[in-house]
Amino acid sequence: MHRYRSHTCGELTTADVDSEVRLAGWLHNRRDLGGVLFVDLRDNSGIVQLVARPDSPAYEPLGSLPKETVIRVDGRVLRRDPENVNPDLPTGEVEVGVTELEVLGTCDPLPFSVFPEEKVNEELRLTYRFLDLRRQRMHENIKLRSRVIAALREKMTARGFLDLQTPILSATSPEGARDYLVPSRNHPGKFYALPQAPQQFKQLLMVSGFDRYFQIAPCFRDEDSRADRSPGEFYQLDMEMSFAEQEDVFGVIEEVMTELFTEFRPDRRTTSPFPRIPYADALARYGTDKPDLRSELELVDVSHLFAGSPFRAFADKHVRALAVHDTADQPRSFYDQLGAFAVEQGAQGLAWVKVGADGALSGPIAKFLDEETRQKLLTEVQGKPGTAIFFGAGTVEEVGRIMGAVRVEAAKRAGQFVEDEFRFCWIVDFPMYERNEETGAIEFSHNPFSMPQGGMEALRTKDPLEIKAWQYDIVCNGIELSSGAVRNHQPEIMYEAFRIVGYTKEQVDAEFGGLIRAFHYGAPPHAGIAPGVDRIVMMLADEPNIREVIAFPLNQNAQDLLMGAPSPVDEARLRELHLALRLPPTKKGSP
RNA sequence: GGCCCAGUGGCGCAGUUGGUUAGCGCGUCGCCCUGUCACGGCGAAGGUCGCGGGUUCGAGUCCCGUCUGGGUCGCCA
Repeated sequence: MHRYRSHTCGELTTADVDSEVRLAGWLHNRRDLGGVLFVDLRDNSGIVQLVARPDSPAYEPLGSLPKETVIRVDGRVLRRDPENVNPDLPTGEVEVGVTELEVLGTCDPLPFSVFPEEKVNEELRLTYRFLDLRRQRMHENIKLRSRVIAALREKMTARGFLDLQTPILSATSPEGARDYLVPSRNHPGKFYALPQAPQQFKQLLMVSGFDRYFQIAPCFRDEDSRADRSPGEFYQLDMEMSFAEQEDVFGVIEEVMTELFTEFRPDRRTTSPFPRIPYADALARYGTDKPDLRSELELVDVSHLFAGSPFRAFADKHVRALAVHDTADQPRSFYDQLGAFAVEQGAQGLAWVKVGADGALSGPIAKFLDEETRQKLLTEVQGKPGTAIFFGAGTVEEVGRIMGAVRVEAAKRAGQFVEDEFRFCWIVDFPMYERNEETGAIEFSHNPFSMPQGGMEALRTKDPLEIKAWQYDIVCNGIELSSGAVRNHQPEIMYEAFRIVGYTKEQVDAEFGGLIRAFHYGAPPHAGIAPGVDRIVMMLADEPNIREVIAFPLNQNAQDLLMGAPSPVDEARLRELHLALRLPPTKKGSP
């Protein structure tokens, strides 16, 4: 017999009754009835009930070992009497009568319970992540992640994409997020950078003729965290295809994502085909470039109605209206709570009117609206009896952000939010450039390697801020799942695109020398995208936080509480790397 | 860097207007229990209320500062 086990815990069935088995696993739970002792034994495959009576040599030790001790047991598989079957357990029709016990791994008192899974402070969970990952919910999340990644690899390979690796130690790039830097021992004063994405490498692979590439690629960005944004590192299904336009990328990815979400969540409807929403429309109708389409409410720009209004809070401001129909039976608290929500988002307040059964407007700001304005307003927001109309006023950006959040919250509070669907969309036609509000300078709004719509002619003749890029995002339920583009593979157009943001030809050659050089030697047109794997798993697992689908995530301050990273290093190693520390003044009260 | 929330036995939480001995559930320990599966019953131990300062006759509670964690704005081509 095998040293540790003949079977896994979860695989025993009535077919195994009367066989002698050897099992190994964790002591999950114990029920000592005094005279008969039940123990749940757990391994990666599941749970099986062990039973011991005083005549078994295992009875005494099994009754006193702490939970989460790792044990090996020998015993006979017994069929449970019908009234003792546990229908909630796959192995519930059998149990194992234990004849021998061996402790393989002792267990100290636990900092928190593995079972039952009570709520635990996240700092403690991360410090003892190995225990946290034993808990069923986390264990299933990580197993799901494995299956999702396997499915993605299979789907991409089936479509002719090659799974290729790209470097982790690479060069820093001037655009984008902050890089993680790695000092070079051999080259004093120089640094590698961890890739923010394999962007340039995958384009180089296209130039090398690999035609279709994908990779479950680690990406490193030194930026602050959010619930859906892991600090430090995350994974993308990075892909790129040659001789391809936007439609070709959409064709592949829409299929892959629809199949994936349908396979892993057959209980939820996944919308397909994905609607396509131009970036400018998304901002106008939803206040954001990542709209949550589970709320079907839309914003309407009504600034012109208040252009010369005596209502000073609205006059000559950007004003956006949100009409919520069928709110006749909403209590006053509906308006007050939504107002409180808007204030939490940074609004001064949330003005509103409602349309009564007789079509008359009432509410705090009704008195500021003359008859003509009222009629225009109702027409523009399609108001009818029972419609509540909320208003936000201020700058375009501020109103968009706040009313965009109110749009989703209002649907939830009005019972008009569809919880159980995956509503995807493409956001298309992103602007190529934008103006930096602080410096006034023209900058790339997204990826500097994107092809401008209209090509060279657009770059030479149009106002840069009017030029759109072949740049697109996938958004699902308000979460940005991917970003991609048709790439600019022509050096002359590349130089021109960079010239507009103030780069000389020499600077482009210096900063992006590898890629530019490649483009001088026969580059195929190509396009790609990179869906975020962690976010996909997070949605499939129905988790509100990305750390719940990452085995060993960093915390909000980008620390690993289990391994103790980042950590100081001693002087000798600093010297070897030609580094001297320049520390900020010590904060008062810190060690 | 800004703002919001939280920090009370090992874990999760309660603690009123500032007032006697800081409660509850889980866990732990002891005893009992022969069909449980979140087993059950009886009993016990376990707390400088994150830290520092202040107000007060009196602070878990109020004020100031600070640390830690989470959320969010900025940031994330």
